[in-house]
Amino acid sequence: MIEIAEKSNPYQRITRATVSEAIVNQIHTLITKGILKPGDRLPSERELCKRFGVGRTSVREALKPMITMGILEGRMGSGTFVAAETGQIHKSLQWGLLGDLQNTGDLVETRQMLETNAAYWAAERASEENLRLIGATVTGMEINIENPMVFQKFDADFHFEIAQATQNKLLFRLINVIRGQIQTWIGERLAIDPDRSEILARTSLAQHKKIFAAIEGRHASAARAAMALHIQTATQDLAK
Amino acid sequence: MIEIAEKSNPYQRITRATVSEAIVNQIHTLITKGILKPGDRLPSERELCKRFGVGRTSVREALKPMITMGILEGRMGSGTFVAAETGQIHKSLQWGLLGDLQNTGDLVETRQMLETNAAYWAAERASEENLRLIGATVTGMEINIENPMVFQKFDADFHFEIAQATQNKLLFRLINVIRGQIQTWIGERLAIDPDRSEILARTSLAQHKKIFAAIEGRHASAARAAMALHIQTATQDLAK
DNA sequence: ATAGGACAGGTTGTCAGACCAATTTTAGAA
DNA sequence: TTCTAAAATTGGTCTGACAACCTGTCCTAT
Repeated sequence: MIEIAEKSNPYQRITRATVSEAIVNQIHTLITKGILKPGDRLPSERELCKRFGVGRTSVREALKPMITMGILEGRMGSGTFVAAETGQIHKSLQWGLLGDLQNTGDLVETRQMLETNAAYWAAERASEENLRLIGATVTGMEINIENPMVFQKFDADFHFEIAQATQNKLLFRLINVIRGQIQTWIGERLAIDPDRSEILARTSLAQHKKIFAAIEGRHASAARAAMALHIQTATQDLAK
Repeated sequence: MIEIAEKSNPYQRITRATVSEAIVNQIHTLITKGILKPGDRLPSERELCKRFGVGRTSVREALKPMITMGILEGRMGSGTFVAAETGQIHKSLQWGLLGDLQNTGDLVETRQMLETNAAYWAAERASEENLRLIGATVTGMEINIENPMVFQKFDADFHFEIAQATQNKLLFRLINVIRGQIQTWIGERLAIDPDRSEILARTSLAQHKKIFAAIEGRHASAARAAMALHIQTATQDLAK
């Protein structure tokens, strides 16, 4: 709809790049090119003022957005640092996706699609190391089957490792963001009825084993089917 | 991996909410609650200072991130406005997803998955209005088959309307973001060989018709298959 | 010798005031 | 009434100042 409007009015509002935007670009480039690595400390604001030849306001207005988006991390009294990659995606995507979006149905549905296909690609492309890590989480679940908290932790890791095994960074990020958003919901449901959680854990474990076996055996379609079944039953159980 | 580190070190960094963050929360809440609607103009910065009882710096450092994320839109000399919903998602997601990510393969692959499933759900859930809009884009393509620019525009709208017909806001957003990212790449490829583009357009149109027919007939699986085929051939043709 | 505290220097967070640049509004002239 | 130019308004930037906070150093007491 917007695009149609653009067609009838192809004239874009002209805006000269502001000073702060220019600074954002520079810093962002430094990060993507690897000159600034996660954990690195940026020069102090005053120092940046001198180097860029601008006022402190502009420097701060450049850093501030990158901080709220999770690209940088401001620590009062100590400096500004490049954030770990994990947090980066999470925050900025939360703003964009979670934003409003109170409909958990959309979340669950989308997650199901993403993870299902992730299992497929993981079966096709997982490295030996990937398989080992996935297997470790299954073992972890088996050992801690009577400890819901730890079990859930390995459960999360299981899906995490599968997403990584797809070798698709974008898919990996999407899954983690959405899963993170769903996690709180899962926690609430589990807390309601801790007795049932062990029963759920047993069926869950069996399904996880099936998925892992399919991935390990490189049976992509089987992995996809197993994952689809797993997520479907899991969400149904929780919904009750 | 990070999460394991957290388990062995459960101490979280403690950070008091800053003034600007508090302001961000308030404004963001006003927007999600619909008190501030897209296009609305915020009080001037000086006015906000008085109302919040804070300095202008804090107000600006609250507005600035929301502007760069596309939630607000600052127009010099006239005021700060709530941005149209379209732009919101795009910008903040671009920061999170596009961020680094130079691998177009991941983009194409993920897009294929998203759009394929979108066709499935669109067939199941499209309203009469959705069907009408999708049909209109097909007609548009047919009429402008000899005009590559316009054809491509209707092509994009076709996928746009299908995404909307899924009634899944999250999926809709994801598709649009990724598609927008891919669009430039498509444009480049088309520009290389304009003669071939009409041939491609004919096969493309045929496939679009097939997809639309499947959706209109509520044949979800058929729609999914047709869309998968379409995207596969389309990307293959472009890759040449 | 080591643990703990006081201190100094540096850093981010916030405030206030001023000026610039773009836009809108208003008042005056035709 | 219409057009034009000045004035008021608003976001963008600069400067200087102070508060809150972190880090390392040195110093003291145990």
